[in-house]
Order: sequence, then structure tokens, then C-alpha cells
Amino acid sequence: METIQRPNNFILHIIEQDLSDNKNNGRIVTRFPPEPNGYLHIGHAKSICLNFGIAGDYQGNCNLRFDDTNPHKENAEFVDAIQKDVQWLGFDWGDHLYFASDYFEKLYEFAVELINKQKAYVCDLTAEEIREYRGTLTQPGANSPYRERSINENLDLFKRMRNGEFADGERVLRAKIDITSPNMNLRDPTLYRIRHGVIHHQTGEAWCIYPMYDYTHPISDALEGVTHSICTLEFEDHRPLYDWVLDNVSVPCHPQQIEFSRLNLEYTVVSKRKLNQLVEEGHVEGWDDPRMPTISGLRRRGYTAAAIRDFCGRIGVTKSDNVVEIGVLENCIREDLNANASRRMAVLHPLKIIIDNFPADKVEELDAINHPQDPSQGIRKIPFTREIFIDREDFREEAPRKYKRLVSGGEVRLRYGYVIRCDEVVKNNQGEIIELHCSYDASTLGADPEGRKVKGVIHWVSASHGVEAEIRLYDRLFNHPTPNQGAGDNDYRERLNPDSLRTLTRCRIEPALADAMPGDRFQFERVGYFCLDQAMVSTDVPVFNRIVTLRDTWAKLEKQHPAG
RNA sequence: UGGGGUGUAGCCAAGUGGUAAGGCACGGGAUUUUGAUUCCCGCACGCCCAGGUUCGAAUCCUGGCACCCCAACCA
Repeated sequence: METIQRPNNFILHIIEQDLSDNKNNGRIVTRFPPEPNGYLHIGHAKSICLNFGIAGDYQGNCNLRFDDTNPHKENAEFVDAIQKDVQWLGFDWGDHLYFASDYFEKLYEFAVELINKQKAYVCDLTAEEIREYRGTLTQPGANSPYRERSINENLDLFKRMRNGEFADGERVLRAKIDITSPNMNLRDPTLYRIRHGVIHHQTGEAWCIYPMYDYTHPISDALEGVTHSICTLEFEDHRPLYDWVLDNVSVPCHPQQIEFSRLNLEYTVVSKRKLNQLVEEGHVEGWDDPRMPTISGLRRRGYTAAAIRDFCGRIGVTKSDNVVEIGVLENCIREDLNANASRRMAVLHPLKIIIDNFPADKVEELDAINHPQDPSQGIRKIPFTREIFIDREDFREEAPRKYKRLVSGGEVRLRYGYVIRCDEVVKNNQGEIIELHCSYDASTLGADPEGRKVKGVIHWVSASHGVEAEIRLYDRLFNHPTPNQGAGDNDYRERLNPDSLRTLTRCRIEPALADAMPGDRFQFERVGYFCLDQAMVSTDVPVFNRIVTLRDTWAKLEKQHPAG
């Protein structure tokens, strides 16, 4: 399983080069800098694996730093959830847990330094005015009338901003760079804004001015001695500003910002804002809804951390736009679970079978192996009785071509048990099949029948010994491969898949499954991989979440040739 | 009409002047008491397009084209 083929990407090339140049004295420090304004998703996992992976590969370290400069959108719940998710993914930040808010005082001092160097000024323009003065993509902006204030006046005003003498929006601190720059980010960007009345989850009410990301991030990186500051492509335009800040302030080092393209996944959205909307508007049950591409959702769905790490390794790291097929993720969890999950039998759509020639009071304990390729998982006993359930999909009155399950008058093998023959089909007044009468061939336990070939094997559960369960079949959350595609920013909500959750009640599972612990994963033979839900432990029936189906070449065949 | 990026198979993605890795998907076959797994085999005369340089170009040069990102007191 641990066939870790060394990932090969352009960021690693840069690092190898830096190492051979003895840049930073061979030190490697990265960081993962989430804003605690939502839960982490699969796109963050890509970044986490990259940053922590580099630290691990090069004996460096990776800091977990909360980018908590906008208290309006952030809270402690997110701080906790993010730490849990990173840990669960298998990464350790040691004692390198930081908050950008740890640096608020230093950030303030650096701002004073900028003012003293005439590199920053307090601006009285309103937000709308600033926007107007900034110009457009194709037209240069015009200088703010407050741009040439004296150092002393700026110092005084900035101090009074901090002291709470001005209302929200009344003044901001701006960098003095170039209002005509073709790069919008350099047109005197805002450095500090005033925010009264919010309680910051780390600093409480200590501050009423908050630094902006573009100012905070480079300084935080430098203060922590980060060597490689890896972020996504949309910040590429910000790099000149990142460098400008570090060049104009007395920080101990100058980290290198490197950008890579963010992950896009078919049939899902990977945007904290949109995921937040799905939660807030009740389209899903929460951030950890098993349909969500969040780390917590995937965890509850039954994905393993190893599978997610494997996925992140397979998709690569580049600067090109990409939309990864959902099948790649599914393949990763199948591969993990195929190797590790114990096999069990469960009937999702029960159809009763009465085996007429089997004694009514007899219970025969049959041996079943827990894993076909891993003998160390041992065997278990499964009770075989006169009445059993099979899946309705495993019976047809008339067999299509190539169908090898049970048909009227035909034979099929019960997994780990006997060959049975269907003698009679019982229907109700509506013509629905309600039960089957069969007979079993006692000579076929662990042996092929005399003179006949039985191709099919189906799974089953004892009617008297089986346990009732609820099974939730999850499907893709969106029915469009790229829900974001198209102009409307909110169109994605119209592409929600109405059938993303199908709840099956009164399913029957084999008795051994009654002992499962929340979070345990199994392969239900011939059906898929399932996980005992971790949040529904209080209900009287166990709830299993479908993680992913088994590959199903029969279904594919049927789809291609519906007639059979 | 500005700036910054990216174009290699259906989807990811190696490749850094010497004759197109790998994974997923797909197609064919073998094994199988899971139509699973596993195992074989196949899958770019071609690298966005057009010119050019070179003995030789996905890689270098020139000119196009397409797509993505940027005008929060968000990150």
C-alpha cells in the first residue's frame, strides 16, 4: 500500500534547486494558512498534503497558521474543526500553531514604520470613492487627495484609528505604491480598516482596526521564518505586493511565494463560500453531511485519510486549470477499502425466500471468510435458516441474456452456502412478487453440484437472524459535471442532484454487523463499501452510509444493451 | 482597450534539444463461490495553430488563437 512514488512537480524542483544553492541555509519551512471562516474541503487537502508533505520530505516543518484578520466571518468553531481535520488527515504541526492575530502588535509597528518611510498614509475616502479613484482594468487610477499627508499627521491619525476615535469606514491606512500600476493590487491597496463591535475569537475586543490579508500574510510568513509560501494561482497577481511589503518593512527574511492551481472536482463545488451557502440554506444537513466535499463530510461518508492523501498525490501539482474526474477519488477509496475492509453480507431490497426442504427449526452455522485476499482477517459464522432474504435485483422471472442470478426454475449459489433452485413465485393481488419458494441441494456446500454448472453467486441474510438497518445511498451532490460553469454565480444551486441521498429502511444485515462500531467500514459483498454512521448512533436501528459502490460491469453492460 | 497565467490522449500528468513516463477512464482476454479483486494485452506517426532555427523541436525563436484570474475597507 505504501508505494509512495515520490511526487514530482515544479514546486519540488524549485525546492531542490534552492537546497542545492544552499538558500536559507538549507532550511525548509512551509505553512498551511486557513482562514477560520468555514470547514476545510478536498481542495485544502491538496494544499495540506503539499505543504506538510514537503516539510516531511525535507526535514523541515510546516506551520499551521490561522489567517484570522477578518473577525466578521470567523469563529472558534472553525478553528477547532480545522485543527481536527488536519490532524485526522495525518499531519502534525508540532508546536508550530500560530495565529496571524498573534502578530497584531508587530503588524501595527510595521505599519508605523511604513508611515515613517512615507510608504503608507491614512486615507479619508469612502469605500466607494476609493473604488472610483482606483480606475479600471484599462484605465489608470488617480491619486487620493489624502496621499500627501505629513508623516506626523499620518502617525497621529493612525494612532487615533487604533484608539477607536473613528467610525467604521471613516478612514483606512493605505500603502503608497502606484495608483497607475497596470496591476490593480498595487494601486495603493488598503492595509488597515476599522471594525468596531466585533469580538475576535482570539483577541477579543483588544483591537478595532484589523490588517488586510495582503499586508498580514507576507509579514506573518517572514516572522515565522517561512521559506516557501505556497498558495493558489489567484494570488499570483498579489506577489508583487507580497514582495513590496517585505521589501519595505524590517522583517528578518523574505519568503518566496509560489503559486499552484487549485483543485476542481467534477460534480462538486470546491469553494468555502458556496459550501457555506449549501449549509446555511439547508441543501445539506451540515458541513459534515456525507455528500459534502469537506474533510469532515468525507470522513463521515467513510473515506479514509490514506485514500485522501493518495488522491492528492495522484492529481499532481501544476499551474494549469484542471477538473479532476470524480472517478479518481472513488478509485482511491476503493483501492484502500478493497485491501483492508472486512467483507459482510447485507440485503438492501429484501425479497423473502422460503427453502421448503430445509427444516423450520434448524440453524446451520456456515463459515464465511472475512477477506478473500487477507487470511489474517479470519472467518466468521453466519446462520443459515429456512427463511432468508435476497436482494430483489438478484431475481428475475425471465432472465435477460447473460443474466446469471436467480430465475424461475433456475439455480444459483448462495454465497458461502448452498445452491438453491427457485420452484415457485408467489405474488400478491397487484402482481408484485412477495416471496419465492426454493429448495436447496444439500450436497453443494463447498462443492460443485453433480453434472450441472451454476454460474451465479448471490448474497443473502437469514430472515430470523438478520438485523434491521437503515442504509443511506449517497450519490453526487450535483448533476452537472461543472456546477460553476456558466455566467450566473448562483446557478450551481439549480444543478443540485435531487437524488443525492436515497434512504433505504428495513434493510437486512447479517448478525455480525450488529457489533460494528461507529466509523467501522465494510464491504457489503457485491454491493459496495459502507460505513457505520458516526452521528446517528442514538437511533434504534444502525445507519450505514454508502461510501462508494463496487465496480459494476454488469450494470454497465445492461446500460449499453437495455434489452439484454 | 490593461496586467498576470495556462494550453501534452476522454480526465489528471511526466517531459527542461536526441525521437511522447505514469495514473484514472476506455476496449479485449485469463483466473474467480463477490458480474468485486488480481493478472495479461491494447490505447498520442502526436504535444493549441502557423511559420522559422537545427542533423534533430513538445522543448528554442516569431506571430497568432483559446481558456482562466484581477477593479472588497474578503482571503
